[in-house]
Amino acid sequence: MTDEATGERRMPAEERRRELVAAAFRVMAREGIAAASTRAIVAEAGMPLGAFHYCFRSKQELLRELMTSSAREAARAAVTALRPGLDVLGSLRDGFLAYWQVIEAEPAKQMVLHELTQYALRQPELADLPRWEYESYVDETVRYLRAVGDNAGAEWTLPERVLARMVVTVTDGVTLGWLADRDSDAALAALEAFARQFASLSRPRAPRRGEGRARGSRQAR
Amino acid sequence: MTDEATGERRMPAEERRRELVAAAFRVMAREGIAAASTRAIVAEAGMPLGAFHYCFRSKQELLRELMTSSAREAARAAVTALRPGLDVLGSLRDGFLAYWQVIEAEPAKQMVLHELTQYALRQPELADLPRWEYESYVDETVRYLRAVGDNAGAEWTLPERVLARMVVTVTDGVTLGWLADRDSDAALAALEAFARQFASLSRPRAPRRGEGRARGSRQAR
DNA sequence: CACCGACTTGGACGATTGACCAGAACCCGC
DNA sequence: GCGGGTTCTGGTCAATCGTCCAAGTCGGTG
Repeated sequence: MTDEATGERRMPAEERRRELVAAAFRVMAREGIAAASTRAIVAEAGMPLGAFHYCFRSKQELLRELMTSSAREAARAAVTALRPGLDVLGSLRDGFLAYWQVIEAEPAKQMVLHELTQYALRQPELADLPRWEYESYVDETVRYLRAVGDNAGAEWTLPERVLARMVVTVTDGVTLGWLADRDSDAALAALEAFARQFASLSRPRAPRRGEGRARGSRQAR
Repeated sequence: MTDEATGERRMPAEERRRELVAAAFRVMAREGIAAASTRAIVAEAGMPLGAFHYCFRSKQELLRELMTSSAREAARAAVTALRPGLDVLGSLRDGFLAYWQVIEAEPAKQMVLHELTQYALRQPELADLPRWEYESYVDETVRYLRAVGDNAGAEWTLPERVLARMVVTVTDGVTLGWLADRDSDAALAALEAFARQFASLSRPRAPRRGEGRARGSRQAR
């Protein structure tokens, strides 16, 4: 029904590629990765069957493009802006909550990301993607944690990368669990507890030379 | 090649069912859930094609049986025996390490469990299984945490079920991350850090009436 | 207007899939 | 040795899949 009947007849192959990728993602979100046949994808995009292999050498070529673009977008969508002056616990709470709202609002998108990762792990030609995807999540989290520390005048008592991986571990794990049982209360309770735990891995930043006492930051309980 | 050429000709349908389930799991572990066609499964089991629908009404019937049995076995395999007198941190370390060894030794099994869960989430007739599976993992973890507390004379500062869900969250998350990038050092570092974090959520058990001072337990750093 | 390269299109092919079935083979109690 | 019920078997079917292709359409340049 979403058959995107934009009467657009002629368009450059590059744009058609983007539309097919978007249509593929919609089909997968609605019916799962297994249902995303070339025919289902072109139907969703409102294109004739032939359009597919005019734009892509193979279905795997589309899959690869879909995975990179959707992972990139997921990493971007999951982070939120920091509220200035908030302490570590408050910022972590904000961050987890923002992440959580994204997940709960569109669980189908998360399912697709997991399905794509699983699929890629089984395909030798795509096996490099999950590693890159996971690394990009950790990178993004490192940036976020650094910002949280700066924002609160605090520093972390564990190496940033170890901590970031732990945070990604928690978000992945909470998501997976919620997808299984849809228990939002339990998921939120876990996130709150983890936020406290992670906050306990920070301490007030050691004063640098030539710098006065650090300004205190608003404190959350 | 594992075609299980036990010359066994005639056998009761019930036993054949079990063998088909086992064969299906092997195929999935080796080549992924998508490759587990009825033909591939019977070939792995060394049976003729007709045997499949003689034992199972449909492929989904096998999938359901496969999922329940493998989840049951996974829950059993992941827990280890407690070393008596060990403190909370030590026991948690033991537990995580034992879990980790299972994962690292047979990643393919873990991948199949994830793929099965994903698949079930997409099939209305199987959608109840992930909830049950997850609950059984949490149950098992509750039992383990209780034993850890008893063993160390400690109690938890969070409701057992919340804590258990957090532990499952961590193990799931660590597994997922490691399947993506196969970085064993990072996974172990994260597990160690989480063990310390969880240990900090316990405290010496409050003395009950009519009981002397709690005996100290050997302490791990 | 003619021409060429880029774009469009639906049909067709060979492979694979889950499911079904008719009948052969077998075991056991009589 | 004679039924009768269980077990066994390979062929077959319709559906669906990814891919390819030949012929058609269009826009812009010389």
